[in-house]
Amino acid sequence: MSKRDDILVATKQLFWERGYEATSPRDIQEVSGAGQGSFYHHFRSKRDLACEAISEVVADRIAEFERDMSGPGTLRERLDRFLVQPRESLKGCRIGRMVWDSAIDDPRLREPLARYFRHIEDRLGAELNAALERGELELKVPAEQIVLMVLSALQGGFTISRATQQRRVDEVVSALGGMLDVVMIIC
Amino acid sequence: MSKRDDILVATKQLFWERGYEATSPRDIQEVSGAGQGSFYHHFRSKRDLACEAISEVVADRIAEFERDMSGPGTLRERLDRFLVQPRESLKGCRIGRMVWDSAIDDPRLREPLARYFRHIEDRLGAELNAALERGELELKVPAEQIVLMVLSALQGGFTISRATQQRRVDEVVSALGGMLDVVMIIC
DNA sequence: GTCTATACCTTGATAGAC
DNA sequence: GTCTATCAAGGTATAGAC
Repeated sequence: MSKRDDILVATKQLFWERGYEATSPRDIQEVSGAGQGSFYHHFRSKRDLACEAISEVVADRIAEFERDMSGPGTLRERLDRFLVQPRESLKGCRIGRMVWDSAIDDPRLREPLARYFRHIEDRLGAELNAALERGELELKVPAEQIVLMVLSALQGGFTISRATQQRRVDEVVSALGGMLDVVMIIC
Repeated sequence: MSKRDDILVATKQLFWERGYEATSPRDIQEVSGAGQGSFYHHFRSKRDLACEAISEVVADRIAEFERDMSGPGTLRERLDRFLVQPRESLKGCRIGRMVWDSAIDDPRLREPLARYFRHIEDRLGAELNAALERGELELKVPAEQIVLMVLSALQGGFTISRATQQRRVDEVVSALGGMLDVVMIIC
């Protein structure tokens, strides 16, 4: 693996742990084992590196979501594969983690995050509507509202977990499951 | 109003807009109109000032919640007063806004935030259980799950709003309302 | 209590040798 | 491609006059 990759790996790790602002080029150099020279040879600036690192994380997370959703099983089973998974909830969602970083004002850094949320929302919404049309399920609330609740509850769960230093995301997923049992009836 | 108050007001405003890390003592001095001297005369350090400012914001928000919840009306109506209000959703929740700031590792800054979430959760849970016992409503999922969904969906709504730069919190509140209509039946 | 001047450290980035 | 040395700017805090 090249130094360039080492730098990207270290950046993604540190961004997950501390976010953009709290991660300095020197931190990245220490964790990756690369020096100043390598750092600025491969990346014009910290911002440029961040841009690439964030895009990679988003691509990874979208791929993982697609893997969960495109496997076998009913829609509910596939959704549960995405929802019920071991999460390091105190570190936060790798994507949502960075939303409140002030550097996110830069559209280059913000756009990948927006793309992530749009993707999950669009994709899950389409799955729900397709299942509805196939007569596989019945909904007591609009599909778009269900999708938005899933996304926002998950993200909020991470926020509450970090604030209280307790793994509340698992409870949020349970609560979400309980709600879905009521508003989403499998035919 | 004393310089001390001016500094606190400016700090609360800047923390809402930018969070702790991205706000420097100099920023606070400029916005408040106080100089270095006043700043370090009234507060030992930025951290100490933050501690006081955050505690004040939390106290304000808890008081506002209590005002909404202790007024007239059914439980649902009182909850809706808290949920359905004009929100500057792109700036974020004044409390949740700061959760991902790296300085929040310091328990002195984190504890007030945790207290806020615990308060809303305990208080809303108690209201639901009391109404249940009085036979005023019937729930299709446990009260604790409803409370956790309300809190987490709201917080997540702010995160998604900021990431996409769209006021999605209002939609989240609608979705939350739709869910509550299904799982929480007023007798 | 408030001001100005100053000190010290970290950050983000460049220069130039190898 | 990688290293070390260096730099300007800004963040946080102290000193001392008024």
